[in-house]
Amino acid sequence: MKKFFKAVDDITRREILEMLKTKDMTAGEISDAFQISKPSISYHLDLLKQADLVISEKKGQYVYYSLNTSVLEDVISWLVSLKQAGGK
Amino acid sequence: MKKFFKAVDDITRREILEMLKTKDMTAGEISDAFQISKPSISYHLDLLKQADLVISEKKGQYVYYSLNTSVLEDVISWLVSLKQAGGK
DNA sequence: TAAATATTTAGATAATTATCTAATTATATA
DNA sequence: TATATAATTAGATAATTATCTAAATATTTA
Repeated sequence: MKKFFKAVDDITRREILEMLKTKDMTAGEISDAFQISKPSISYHLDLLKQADLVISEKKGQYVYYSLNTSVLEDVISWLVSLKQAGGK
Repeated sequence: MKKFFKAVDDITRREILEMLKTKDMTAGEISDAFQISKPSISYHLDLLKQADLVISEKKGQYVYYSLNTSVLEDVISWLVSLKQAGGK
């Protein structure tokens, strides 16, 4: 979960996740939504990938990014367990 | 949620939260569980407090820290909404 | 095949963060 | 009241991070 927490501790990366909620997008489309440079977005996408929060698939010259939600189970469980501890 | 994500993006702070799951503890007791200095723990406790994840209460010369789980609602909701988007 | 487009990699840098020691503040006790 | 204990604040520093520009790689198209 280490990498998950790092990945979501950044507003740009959280916004990328939000965008991917609606549809899969190419690196370029994602980049267009931000003011920061393409290499910076590439860097953010890499961190999201390392955290298994996104999957990338190359189609021709484009790279499509999509949400991977399987990691969320563990994190949600951890948070719920914290919450329940509070209500003891 | 900004401060929440920052707060939990650190192993020491996540461990502090884990410890507080079982019982309320003084700053000193928390500090004793780690190898790092008391001022560093104080710094981590402050970040947890800023994120509203802990509450502190002074009793005599001791400061007791306890878990505050109310913030978790929003975070869990956000994660669940991400998860559901994935299943579309 | 040459040029254009999409993306990532490399290398540099400013800002942020986690840590330390020393000093300070607040409380309790001899 | 002086000393000990608990905790935080101040100031410094090394490590990490997010960003940039320039260059490289891969693919498509003229």
